[in-house]
Amino acid sequence: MNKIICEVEQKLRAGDYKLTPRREHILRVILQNKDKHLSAEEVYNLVKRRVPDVGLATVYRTLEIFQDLDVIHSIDFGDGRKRYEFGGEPGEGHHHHHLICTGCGKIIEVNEDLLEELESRVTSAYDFTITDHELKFFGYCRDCKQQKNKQP
Amino acid sequence: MNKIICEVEQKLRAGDYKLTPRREHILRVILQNKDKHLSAEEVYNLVKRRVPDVGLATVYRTLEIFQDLDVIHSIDFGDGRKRYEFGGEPGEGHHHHHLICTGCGKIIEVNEDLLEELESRVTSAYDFTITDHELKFFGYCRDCKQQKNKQP
DNA sequence: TTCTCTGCAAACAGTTTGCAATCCT
DNA sequence: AGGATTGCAAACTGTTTGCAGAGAA
Repeated sequence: MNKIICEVEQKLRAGDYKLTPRREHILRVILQNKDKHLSAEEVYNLVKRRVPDVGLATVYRTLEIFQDLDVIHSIDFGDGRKRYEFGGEPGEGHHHHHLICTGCGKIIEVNEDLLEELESRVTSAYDFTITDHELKFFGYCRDCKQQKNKQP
Repeated sequence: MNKIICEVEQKLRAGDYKLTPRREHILRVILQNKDKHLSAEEVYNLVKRRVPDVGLATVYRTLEIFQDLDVIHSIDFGDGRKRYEFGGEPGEGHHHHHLICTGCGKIIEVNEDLLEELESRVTSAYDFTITDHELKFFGYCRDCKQQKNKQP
C-alpha cells in the first residue's frame, strides 16, 4: 500500500500538487475500501473519523485532483451521486463491469472485459475511436432472486 | 404517432392516470425528438413554446409517471442531468448502445445488441438474473478525431 | 514572504415537494 | 362537490466556489 501511496505522490508532484496529510488520509480511505465504490460523502465521513476537522469541500477538491491524475475515476450507478473507484481508466486492460442488483442495491464486479469484438466492430462501422467504455448489468442477485421466488 | 399516443393513454388509464392536454404535449415533444435524448429542462422549453404556462414541476412529474409506466426511460451521459428516451426497458429486444464523443459531446446510437454471449456468461458465472444493461463507449467521433490530428 | 491548501459558508444546478388554485366530471 | 392535476415558490441534495486564514517552503 505504501508503494501505491508513493506512486500517487509522484503523480501529484508531476501535476504540481503536494501529497498533504489530508490528501494522504483521503487516499488511504479510498485504498482501504477499494471494493466499496464510496461516494464523496462516504469518503468524507470515513476521513472524519481520523481527522475530525476535514471539510467536505476538501474531499471534493481532492477527489477531483485524483481524477485528473487518473488515480481514481468515477462511476455512476444511478443513485444520484458519483462514486469512485481506485485506478484510472486509460484504454489498456484492467477493465471490469458491474452487476447492479435492483433488489438490494448490491454491486458485483465482473473482472472480465470481453468487449473487444464488439469494440472493433463499432470502431470500424461508425468510424469512432473508442477510448473507454462502461457496461452495467441490472438485475437480481442470487439472494434477491430467491426471495422473489419465495414471496408469491 | 397518434397510435402511439393512444397506447400511452391506455397505459395511463391502466395506472389510474389521465392523458391530460399537458401530458399529451409533453409526450408529443418527446416523440418529435426521439433521437435527441432530451433532458427535463429541454422538454420543458420545447413544451413551453406551445403552452407558455407549463410549469417545470409538471414536466418532472409527468416524466416520472411516464417512466413508471415504461413509456420512457432515463439514461445518464455523465453531464449531470438525466436524459430521456422513448421506450421502456423491458428485457426483450430493441436494445441499443451509445457512443459518446468526448470531443463534442455528440451521442451516436448503435442499434445492435451483441451482448447475448456476455450476458449468458455473466448469468451463469455469477448466478445473477439480468433484466437490463447499459453500455456506453467513450471516445472521439470522426470529426473530432480529424481535428485532433490537424492541431498538433 | 509567497504560494498552496484548507474550512466555512454561500452559491449553484437539477430535482422534488407543499400548497392553494384550477380543471374536469 | 370531489378528486386529479397544475403552477408557483420553497425545500432538498449533491457539488462547486469565494474568501480569508493556516501552513509549508
